[in-house]
Amino acid sequence: MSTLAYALLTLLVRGPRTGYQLARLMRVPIGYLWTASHSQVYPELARLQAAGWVSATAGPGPGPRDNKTYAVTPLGRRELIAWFDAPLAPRPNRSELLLRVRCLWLVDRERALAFLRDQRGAAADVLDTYESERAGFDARRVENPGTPDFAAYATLHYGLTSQAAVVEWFDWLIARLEADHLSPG
Amino acid sequence: MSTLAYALLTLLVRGPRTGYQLARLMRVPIGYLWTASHSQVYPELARLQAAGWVSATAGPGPGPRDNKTYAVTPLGRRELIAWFDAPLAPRPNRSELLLRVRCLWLVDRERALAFLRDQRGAAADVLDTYESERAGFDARRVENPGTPDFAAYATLHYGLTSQAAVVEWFDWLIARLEADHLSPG
DNA sequence: TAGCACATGTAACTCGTTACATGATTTG
DNA sequence: CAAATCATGTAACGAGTTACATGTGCTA
Repeated sequence: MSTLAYALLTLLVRGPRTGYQLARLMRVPIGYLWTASHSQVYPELARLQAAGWVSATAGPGPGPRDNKTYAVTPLGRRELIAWFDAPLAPRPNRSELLLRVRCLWLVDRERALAFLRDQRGAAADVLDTYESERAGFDARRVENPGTPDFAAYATLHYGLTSQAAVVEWFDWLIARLEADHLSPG
Repeated sequence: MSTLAYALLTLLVRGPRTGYQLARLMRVPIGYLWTASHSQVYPELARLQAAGWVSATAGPGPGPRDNKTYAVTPLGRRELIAWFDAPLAPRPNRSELLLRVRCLWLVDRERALAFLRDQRGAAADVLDTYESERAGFDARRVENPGTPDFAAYATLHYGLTSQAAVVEWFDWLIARLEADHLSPG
């Protein structure tokens, strides 16, 4: 099964959802970890149903088609738990930002600094949104590591830690370029 | 043009290379930032040549086909520099690891800890390879921010900073799970 | 009345991986 | 003599994005 299948199961294991709800949840909050558009979600749900990992019940919807509510089957739940600690293949890193940084030497210092300050600001904005999201977590709800709330909090904590490191790196790089301006006499 | 095209130009702008050399460089060292297999590289070089961004000279090769040496044209160089600070579209995050962490609550504590300690070790190993690569950089060669060596060093520094944050996050999470074992009486 | 949220699907396309294909030279 | 490296390509497939397609009910 594809990673998308497991992403959908992580949502469904907390309770039945319609395809539309799952597609929306794949943007927020799962979008921070794994994204998928509705055009990917609907066929994947059909595959999961064919494999017997989820069941679906159809009812009249507002539009021309029925709406379908999906629920994880016992088999689907077992497969999700088996996936948790199955061997994890490393994904190749892809950062267009770092690729551009490798071209720093081709442009003059002011232009490089303008770009880096801009990107630093964007990275700091992302960090701010993570921090305001952390404020939304009730401290008591994330006390117990055996809860879904704690698991969600742990991924947010990852975002906070790594994004803070990115901002820190921008500051290091910008400071290096600024220092270059003063000293090379 | 695709990001791959610019990845190839960042390599070619430092001097002419054959398709084979470029395919190898796309694994190491560019593989840390952007990967591509040779089956992607050869067609992309043909596209770049058709667009007039690179030129190619063919010579007899060891195998059944000629080998071709590519070089950036003045147009290609201008396009690469224009790309440097063009608007940068954010790429969606995809982390199967974090997706799995969201399922922490479905497995028992010991199983979760075993998985996390294993992944923590893998992350620490990556950090170690980055650190030994930093040791390979001559301090004087990366003094001047206007050099290709400094640009490469800056991307390595990114890897070090962010990977250290990841290891730190693992330690936080593992400590939280271990504390859960002692206190909830 | 225009746009958005609800609700579900298909089609065309791009990007990337894996496998297929050929063949010389060097190294263990 | 087997395997890796050099050297260049094509084909098939899977994953993901964007656009196409349809139609209701609510809100500004």
